[in-house]
Formats: sequence, C-alpha cells, structure tokens
Amino acid sequence: MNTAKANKNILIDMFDRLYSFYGPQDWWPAETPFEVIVGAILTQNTAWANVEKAIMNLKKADLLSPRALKAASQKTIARLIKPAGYYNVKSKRLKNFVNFLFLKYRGSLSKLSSLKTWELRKELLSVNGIGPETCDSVLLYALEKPAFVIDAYTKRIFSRHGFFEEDAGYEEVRNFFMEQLPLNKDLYNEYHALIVRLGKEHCRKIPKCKDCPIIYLKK
DNA sequence: GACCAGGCACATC
DNA sequence: GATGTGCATGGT
Repeated sequence: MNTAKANKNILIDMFDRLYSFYGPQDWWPAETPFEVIVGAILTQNTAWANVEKAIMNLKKADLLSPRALKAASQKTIARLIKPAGYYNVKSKRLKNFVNFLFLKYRGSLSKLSSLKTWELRKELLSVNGIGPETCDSVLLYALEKPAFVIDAYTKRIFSRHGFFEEDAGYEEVRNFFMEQLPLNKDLYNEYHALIVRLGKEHCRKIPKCKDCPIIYLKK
C-alpha cells in the first residue's frame, strides 16, 4: 500500500477512535455565525474560558452584531473584552474585521459567504489580525466551508505520531490533512473539535502522549 | 511565582 | 525565509 493511502486510512481510523471515545462535540459553541468570528479572534493564544467571559460582556452590551460592533468605539470594545487578554490588539482586530465587512460586503456575512472558498480565504487573510488559523476557523465554523483548521494541538499530537515535525508550517500541515481526507465540512468540523478536546484533556504537559486514546503509530 | 492557553503582526537579520 | 518579540488575562 502506498503512503498516501496508508495515511488516509490512519487519519480516518484516528477520527473513528476519537469519535467513539468522546462522541460528537457540537462545535462551534456560539449562537450565531458572527459570534463564531468574534470568538475566533478572541481565542487567539488564549484559553477558551477567558474568551467566554469576554463574549458574555459583549452580549450583555448588545454588541454581538456587525452593525453594533462597527458603531462601538475601540476603547469600549477593549474594556469589555479585557478578560480575554491582549485587549488592545484584539479590539483593533475586531474593528478591522467589521470595517472590512462593511467596506466590501455591506456588513453582510451572507454576501461574503457567497464567494468561492479559495477567494474567501484570500479575502479573510487580507484582514490585519486574521491569520491562517483564525481564517480557517471562520471558514469552517461560521461560513460552513470545508477548510481544515490547524492549531497548536493538531501539530503537537500528530507530530508526536510521526506525521511531520512539530515546527512544520501551517500550510504544510493543512495540506497534509486535506490531501488525505475527503473534502467534507462536517468531517473537518468534528475532527478539529475532537483534536482540541483530546489536546485539552490528554496532551497538556504530557511529553510523550503515552496514554493517548487514539495512539496509532508508536514512535 | 512560573508556565500555559483553540495566534498574529512586525522588526530584524 | 527564518527567527525573535510584544501583546495580557486567568487558571494550574
């Protein structure tokens, strides 16, 4: 069997193990697509528990819509999202996104979403503050496009299983998954969510992942 | 009190 | 192209 085929079987098998072990994760935890996008920016290098507090503050202030967030001052946003950390940087990034949305798509996520996926990706990446992971999170969880999300957990877990180096580049790792797996947003949705679940519960501070419930290759 | 968390942009070489 | 640094809160 060639390597590509073997990897495909392994990745599917790992998904099956994770799904059997944890069950459906029901991602992304948000009420609206716009809330997904706000959460994706706020969770950059930040624990989700902190993001939840910031989202709650925005929700109470009724700022979880493109129009309301565009009308709010950066200072106001910064104050509300303080629990999520990097509040000066992130308030600017939120403003960058809504300004982009209104400037080019009349503030409409539907209009934005009507682009082809590759065009969407290019557009989102052009916004200052939206890097590859945030971009793919928005594509997959807010706009329901098939884009596999790579995060620190994904690199840590799968490099330990010997698929690539831990410091491999984002696009390299993303291509690895997307070339081996069928182009399916529901699969990508569940897979990434399961990886994060596994990372949070098993791979934090465990050097070799010895009790990993999905371990497939012994390295 | 160190270390980490669902990154990213920017400066510098 | 690769490497280093600032950004900041709250939990372990």
